[in-house]
Amino acid sequence: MTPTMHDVARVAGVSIKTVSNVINDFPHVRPSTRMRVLSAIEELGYRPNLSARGLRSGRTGVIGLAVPELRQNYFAELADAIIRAAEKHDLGVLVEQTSGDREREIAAVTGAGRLRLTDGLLFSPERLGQDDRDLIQPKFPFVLLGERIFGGPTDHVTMHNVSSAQAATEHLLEIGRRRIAIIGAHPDQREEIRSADLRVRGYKRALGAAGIPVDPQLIRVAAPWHRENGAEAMRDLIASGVAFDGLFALNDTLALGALRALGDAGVRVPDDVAVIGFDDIDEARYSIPSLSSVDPGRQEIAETAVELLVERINEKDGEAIPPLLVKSEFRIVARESTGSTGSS
Amino acid sequence: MTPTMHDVARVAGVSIKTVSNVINDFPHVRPSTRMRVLSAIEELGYRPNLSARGLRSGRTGVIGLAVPELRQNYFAELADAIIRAAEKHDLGVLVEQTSGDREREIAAVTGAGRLRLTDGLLFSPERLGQDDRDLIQPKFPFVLLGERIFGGPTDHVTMHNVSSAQAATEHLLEIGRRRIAIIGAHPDQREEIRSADLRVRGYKRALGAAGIPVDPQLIRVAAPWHRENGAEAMRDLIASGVAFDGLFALNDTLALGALRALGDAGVRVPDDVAVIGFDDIDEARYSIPSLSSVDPGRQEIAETAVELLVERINEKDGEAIPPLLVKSEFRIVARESTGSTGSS
DNA sequence: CTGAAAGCGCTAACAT
DNA sequence: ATGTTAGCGCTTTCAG
Repeated sequence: MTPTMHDVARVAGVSIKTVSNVINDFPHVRPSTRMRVLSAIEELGYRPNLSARGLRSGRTGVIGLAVPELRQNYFAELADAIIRAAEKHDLGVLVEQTSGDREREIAAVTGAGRLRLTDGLLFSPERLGQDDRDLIQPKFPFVLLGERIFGGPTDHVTMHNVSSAQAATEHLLEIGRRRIAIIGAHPDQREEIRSADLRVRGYKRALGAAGIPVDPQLIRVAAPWHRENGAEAMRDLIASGVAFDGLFALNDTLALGALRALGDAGVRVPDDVAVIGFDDIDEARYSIPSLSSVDPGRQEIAETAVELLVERINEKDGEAIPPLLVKSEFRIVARESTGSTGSS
Repeated sequence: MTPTMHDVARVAGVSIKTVSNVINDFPHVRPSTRMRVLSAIEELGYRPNLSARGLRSGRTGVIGLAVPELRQNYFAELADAIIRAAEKHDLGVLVEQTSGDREREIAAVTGAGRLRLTDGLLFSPERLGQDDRDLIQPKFPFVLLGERIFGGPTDHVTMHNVSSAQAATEHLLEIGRRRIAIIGAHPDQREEIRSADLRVRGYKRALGAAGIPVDPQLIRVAAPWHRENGAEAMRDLIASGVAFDGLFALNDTLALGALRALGDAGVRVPDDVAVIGFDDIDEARYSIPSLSSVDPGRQEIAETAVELLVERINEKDGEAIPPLLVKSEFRIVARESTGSTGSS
């Protein structure tokens, strides 16, 4: 069978405690003893049993990440960044997909599901929203991601949705566009706290500051934020005959779909319509034309989220710090779809 | 502290064994007893400690997945499918990224790294190749993915690279193309066993069968298979002045980059050049024009791989089955880039 | 600096 | 049908 510490101890001629000391880099071990233990470990091919360690220490060295779907580009890139960030802290990442399903999202927060073998959870909800805030009462280290829910009792890492959307709109204004359409508004009209609404708000704010009236006809619904819906919304907009010379798509995937519909309709980008998306996913750089976008600071989001989670994991029971809300820095990335000739 | 089975047993007025029986759905428990235990569990908010269970049973209920990078579309979609497949078997998935780094890939196979808390590993190497076959001697349940290594001592799930590439080329031949370029050949010339070489072989086979000589000028190197490299290879090809009316890009990402370069050069697709990619990633459906591709059977790969791994995990020591090699079914998906008007 | 021994929470013989 | 009990492999007091 697989060797245990006892085997190592026997081979090295020391006690099990000494083996433990060596493995955990405890200070007081005589170099010669350490060497003997190390070579015994080598000889036997010993590997610590992490279940046993986890049982004893209460830590597994694994954190959970719950996202809607990895096949959505944004989440794949987020997961990529989070796994890298976790690695720096020597943590593994168990990825769970909720498929944007309400029940599964609830299971994730309540610690049911598969994520019990973890020391904490990074959770990016898609379906749960402000009304479900009270559900978020996790009894374990937890960091909330995204903008579906605000004001909960946990740490929260998100982006500057309003001001970055405002900046995106201003970017279109700066290149002389005045009839700026938006694609991706939420079907139901009441303003909630979710990416769509926040970004629409930033759009309106930019128009307001420029003294341009908001034309409701230019605000188009699209959900979910997939390519087909972006394309469809754009086809509708074109068919409606409403004039427009700029487009702010609420994410890159919608923008890519819209680009497709614009191309089909013979509308030139950026000449006839300048387009900017949101998220700055990899493919934005390589679409035809390349897509201007808002980089929401994904890297920073990932690193911050993992750091916060690690702090919560390490926190002693008494010294609870009040929940933190962190917003990452954003950046407008100008590419061909808004007239920038350079590549970026 | 978090409640244990003992607490549940005390509250329910039964022994710990009975609690265990209830939790594990053992047959012989009186309904009334079961009810009492269940309500005690509810009342205390008891959750089994998976570390303890893992220590006792030797199983963690988690499998590892080692891929180069999630931000590469193909792997994100693969991981998505694998997580779904694992779920059906009630398994969690711990995702590790090797970044296509040799050392890290070795660490993954040898069971170092973060994947020790797992019951087995699905491994998709990028850097390790045929020469490293001897390194693949894992001492734990293991399933190899992809085509970097063949003939190892483990189960292996892969695709029909040669025949599907042949079919892709034939698809171009069928629509009348005769000067078919290929993008994505490997920089070093010797034929190894890796996707690039296998797919080039299928291409040559198709040309041979059609009685068309292979023109080395039409076989273009590109590595790694990223958009920029596809675009660059296409720019080179166009600049070289070599005539061509068809393109087989060895994956979709290269194809998308090539599409971009073709567009920039004013070459019409599919009129001047028909293009087919490989992988059938989501975005192939939404590029302009939509991209024909080879669906390698990703779903099937994921499900098969997980099933094989589960079998290896459950296998008794004595009854070892010889390693299996499984190849998924592929399918040509014709879209606009090869003249298909319908959407698919 | 090293050893002995307790016990983390659970499962599975074995007993009743 | 239910209870008792012995570890799984490790960390960690506590002694020496």
